[in-house]
Amino acid sequence: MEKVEFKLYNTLSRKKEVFEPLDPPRVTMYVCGITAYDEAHLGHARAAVVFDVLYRFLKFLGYEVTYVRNYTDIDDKIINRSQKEGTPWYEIAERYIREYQEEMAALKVLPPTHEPRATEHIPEMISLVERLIEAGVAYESEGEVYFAVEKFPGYGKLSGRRLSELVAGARVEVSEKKKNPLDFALWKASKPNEPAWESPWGPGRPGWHLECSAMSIKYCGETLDIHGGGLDLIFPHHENEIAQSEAATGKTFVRYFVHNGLITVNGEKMAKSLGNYVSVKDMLARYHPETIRLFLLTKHYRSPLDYTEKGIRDAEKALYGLYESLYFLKKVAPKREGGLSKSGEKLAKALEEFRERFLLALAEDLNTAEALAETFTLISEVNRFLPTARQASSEEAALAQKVIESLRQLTGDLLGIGTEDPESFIEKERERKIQLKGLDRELIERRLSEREAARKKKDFKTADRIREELAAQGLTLRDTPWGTFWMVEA
RNA sequence: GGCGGCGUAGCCAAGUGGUAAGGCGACGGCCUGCAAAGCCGUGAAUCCGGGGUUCGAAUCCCCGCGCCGCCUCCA
Repeated sequence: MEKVEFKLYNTLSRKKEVFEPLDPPRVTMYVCGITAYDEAHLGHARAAVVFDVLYRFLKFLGYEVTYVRNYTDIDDKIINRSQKEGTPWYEIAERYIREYQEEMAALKVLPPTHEPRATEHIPEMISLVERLIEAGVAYESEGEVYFAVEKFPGYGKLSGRRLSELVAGARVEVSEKKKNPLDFALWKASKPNEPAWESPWGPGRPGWHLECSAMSIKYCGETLDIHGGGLDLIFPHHENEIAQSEAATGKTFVRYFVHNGLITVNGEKMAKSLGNYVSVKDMLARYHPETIRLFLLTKHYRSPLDYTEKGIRDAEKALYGLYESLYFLKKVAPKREGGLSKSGEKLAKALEEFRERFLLALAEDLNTAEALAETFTLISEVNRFLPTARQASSEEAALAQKVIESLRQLTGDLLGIGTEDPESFIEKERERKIQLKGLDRELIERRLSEREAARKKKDFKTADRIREELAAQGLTLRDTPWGTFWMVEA
């Protein structure tokens, strides 16, 4: 493809910038993953899906992407849970990492190139701490090591904070061991009965911020092209990562910081602590993965996204519409030789525009909402074309194939939406809804064929009665030239 | 209090200087045995309010109002 100028919003500059990797065609991207202490919720899914789209788009643009997403497998919350459950910390972490991986796979999130865990990189972290102590920006205090925030001049550059203001309004925990309340732990001494690793400062475990610096440097090098995560990580997590990494290497740590907006519920942030979250597991049980992706991607990634049942159902209907058009488009077969009809010509033109606009939308700071809008614009043109396509010419049938191919390549491969075979998608969704509603598949099929027989005999009274009966169970029927099409509504 | 963001039709949501994409819904029509879906049409005198800049602003600037996030672990 021709060169597309990709613009990405950089939190460091608070502007959209043209994306140019340090060492093309290589791109390094590190995204903060989860702390494995509990089930994932929709907010985690949003982050994963957003960066999944970024990953897919970068690859589409021809870059060779090293994509790292870490797991925090040791921290206070994991230890708490472990003590509460009487389960070893590593089993807790293992359980939730595996769950997360399964759920993300179900959501069609591509696996990153590396998924490192904190506890597998203790030596790297220890040597990073040593470097920081040597550099004079970290100090030991009673078996713990802290980063001295005032020793790093750039502190606050990402989050737009000034040290003086932070100190003034500091509500951070006051520890006797810290020289400055804002200093943060690089290495924590462990209490008795807590997991511990040997270190030059005694038994302990790494601080949270440290792992990302150590692992990103290991897998991506000392300067990352892209570092991502949720908006809520800007301060202090990413700020601290910059301080640690740049103080140690003397190099720019990250060239583009990318942050996704949070999910809200009734306008409030979705969070474990607020108890207002909906788990990914729950969502996957009720909705098709692509419904969830569509819901997540209809809003620009940097804006807050309010979770509502209606929002999800709207997404589901839109997705069904997409697949139904695909379903009929796939049935277009050449019935005669010849060129394009008028509606064929319009579709051909719409297809060209679609390809161009879709890519421009993604190139403009990953505007997935607009990319989806372009998809649905094309779908409308497909629907206008479909009635005349029943007697399709050879050229029209070829065009139908090209449309399918483009949708697969763009909406499918880049957004992860519309990737399934329409027939099996529809079948799977019928089955899912039947299960959810506890309906009787066999009975439905029988009633459908009884209705078909009645219609053949022009016994419309019986046919309509059956339709009403099925409608009462949530089924909508549609009589088409290819037979009766039915769906269970949300 | 500091830093950042948001406010666009009934709902959701793009658009960030040239006269309002798309989804869901509503209404009328076509199609249909009737429906459904689809298509066609209707629907924001106008983008929270008020000033300003400009030939021209939803888009830029200023002042308000309202909502949210971060400042503590958090995607």
